[in-house]
Amino acid sequence: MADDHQKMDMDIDNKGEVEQKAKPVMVILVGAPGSGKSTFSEHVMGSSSRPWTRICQDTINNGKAGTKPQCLKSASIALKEGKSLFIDRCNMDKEQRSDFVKLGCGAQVDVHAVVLDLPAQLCISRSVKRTGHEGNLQGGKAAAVVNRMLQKKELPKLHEGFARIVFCHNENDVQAAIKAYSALGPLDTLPNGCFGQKNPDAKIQLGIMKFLKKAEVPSNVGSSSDTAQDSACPQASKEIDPFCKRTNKGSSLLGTAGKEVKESEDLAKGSVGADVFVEDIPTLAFPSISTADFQFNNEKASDIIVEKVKEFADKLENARLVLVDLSHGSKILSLVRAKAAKRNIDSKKFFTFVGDITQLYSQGGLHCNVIANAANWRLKPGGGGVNAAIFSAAGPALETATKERARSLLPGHAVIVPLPSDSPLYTRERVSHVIHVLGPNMNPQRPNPLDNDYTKGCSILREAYTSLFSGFLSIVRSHSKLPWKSCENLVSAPSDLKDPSRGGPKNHLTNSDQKIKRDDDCVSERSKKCKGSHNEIGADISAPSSTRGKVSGDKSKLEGATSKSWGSWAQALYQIAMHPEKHKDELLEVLDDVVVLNDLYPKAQRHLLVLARFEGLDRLADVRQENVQLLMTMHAVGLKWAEKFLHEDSSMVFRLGYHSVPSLRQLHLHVISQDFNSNHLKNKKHWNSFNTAFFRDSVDVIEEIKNHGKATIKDEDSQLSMELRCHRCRSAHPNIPRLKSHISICQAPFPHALLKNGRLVLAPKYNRSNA
DNA sequence: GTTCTAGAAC
DNA sequence: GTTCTAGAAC
Repeated sequence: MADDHQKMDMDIDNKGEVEQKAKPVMVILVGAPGSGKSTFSEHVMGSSSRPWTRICQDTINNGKAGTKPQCLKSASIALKEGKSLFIDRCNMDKEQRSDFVKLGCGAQVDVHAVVLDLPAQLCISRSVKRTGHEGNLQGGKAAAVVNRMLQKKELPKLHEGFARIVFCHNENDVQAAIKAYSALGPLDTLPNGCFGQKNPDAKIQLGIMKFLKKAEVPSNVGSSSDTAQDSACPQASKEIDPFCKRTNKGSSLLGTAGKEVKESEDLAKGSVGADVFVEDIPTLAFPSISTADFQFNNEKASDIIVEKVKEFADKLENARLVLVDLSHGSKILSLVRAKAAKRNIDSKKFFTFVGDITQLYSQGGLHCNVIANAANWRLKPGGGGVNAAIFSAAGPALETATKERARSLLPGHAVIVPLPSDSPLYTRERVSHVIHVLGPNMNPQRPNPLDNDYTKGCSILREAYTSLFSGFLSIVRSHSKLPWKSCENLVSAPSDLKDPSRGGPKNHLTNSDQKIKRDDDCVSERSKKCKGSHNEIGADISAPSSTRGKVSGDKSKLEGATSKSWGSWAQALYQIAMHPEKHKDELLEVLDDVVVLNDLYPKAQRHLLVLARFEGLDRLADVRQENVQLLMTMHAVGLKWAEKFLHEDSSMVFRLGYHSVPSLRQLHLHVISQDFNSNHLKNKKHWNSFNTAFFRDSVDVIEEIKNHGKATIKDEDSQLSMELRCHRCRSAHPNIPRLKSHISICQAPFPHALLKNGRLVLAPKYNRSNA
């Protein structure tokens, strides 16, 4: 497997034969004496299948040290011969590198930098050994040389003209880079960008993805440029430049004060503090959803992947998506590759990669700050495939963090989990977030199979990718404009957003923006808050409105105008459903799928709520056919409690049902006694929400979902403002007090419609006498 | 969802 | 003057 990782599958978008031609690469090694530059090139050259030339200034003059012009001349000759090059000299500052970069750019080759940023002590001790055991004096000289070099150190940046920069800070990094370059066949290319840049505080580093001033970066780099994008001076690199740098603080044993001022000035252009470190390109690595264990058809899945990638490509700005599979022979990978090429998807925004999704950075040299997990509905480790691998690689930290976010997931939905800093995936692979996504299941051996219904399957798979990509975008966006200090809050705080439609201008950070970002952490919930859209059940509901593009742009505008978010006061039930353990005192019963509690403001003598414990099921409009089992469970549990109360008082009558448009988030079934004898029942809305068609009987909802896939939802404005009528004799009353005094004495039998189909729940003897 | 309260309805 | 509603704020 390790070998597989090394083969970079940048086989994106083949634009004809030009790309098939062997393309040399110039690797400018950057490092102090003793950092291992020569060893690096020797190792690669020893096992590479492409022709390499090493230009070493120490030996270029007939085995003796030569000059920079000599190196440039040799390099030029080698490039003309189609050789790939190692520029083996210290190249510690920009000026030293620039002529070589220029040479490479002129020759239309990819110019890479490999930075051997190893500890000064190590470089010094190697230098001393190399100069031949000449004692303290020589040792002292070597130390002085290394120290001087390190003082001059100016780390390379993409805007110098590098297509790719890899930083190595320890022997593992060096070995990984050697492997990557060794495996680079004549026709292969390595991903562009900055890799392995170090932060003095790892905890901070991985959480930050700074891509400031994104507004200035054209969202589609390729659209207006010529065809020279793959030259050694990629346009994208120039754009990324201001965001791919670091200060020198803490990067060597020696003070670099002068340097730091310069870097700070650079950083100031991006209006960010001088000690903020900047990561490379935000990247989402994702496995193909549902095609493995869930046996989703590869052809159909690849169509959907490409369709969704295409849809999101325009919104990605400087971020990118990578479809990952473990095997070179992957059917889905080759299908997607071919289809992506056909549809001219920008290879900078999307490509495929062969490797282990849990070791992309350490083994493949590909830094993906976000990885997607093909999760199971319980969000539990184990099973097999990607899910087992990711949970295993991430350690228990992921399981804990996931539990805090959600207990379960519905097909088509996704949930973002910020990875705790003690997870190996965070420290080793530099993954800051895992997005769990659940796709449709076509495998009859797994829970809730779709029985080969590909109409539904495709629709759910589309939703799954929409949820996934929207989630990734929300991470990128939330991390792109905020100081890193806010990021921790951003990813860990529970949803507490106000009205998304009040968000500030797109590129202007405001408080309300932050709240929206925060909410995006739970992708699957977002659009459920649009009260204006509750009849559109199967629609693309997961995309954050801010990221909806042309495909659904009109709809989003419509929704944007009428959408209403869940206020912070509306989150109580959601919090209980997600964290029942924190609300033990309030709960009557906790089961796997539901919890039961008393309504805090009961509108009758008995008034319970049966809460669904599913992420993404905010209200009745979210319920679909695959939730029938859940609805039946909720009904059964509600019924059990009603019967318990009937046992205590056989004169009671219960009704079980849902509000068409609930005020509180999280699907909840009301179990309410029909006396409506409560001081909390105070106004017309209270009454009508339980005594008009706004109240949807549980039995009817279940039938509708079974038969039509969705429940009827009655308009709240018309229903809740209806005249006040007695639920038994249907007499009208002018106001709530008068109505209440009437219902306290009305003994009329219940309307026939309510007595049918078990809508009312009565004690056996009452049932008989009224039937 | 509730609370608060201005002002309409009585 | 008191009761009740309905909209805003939370």
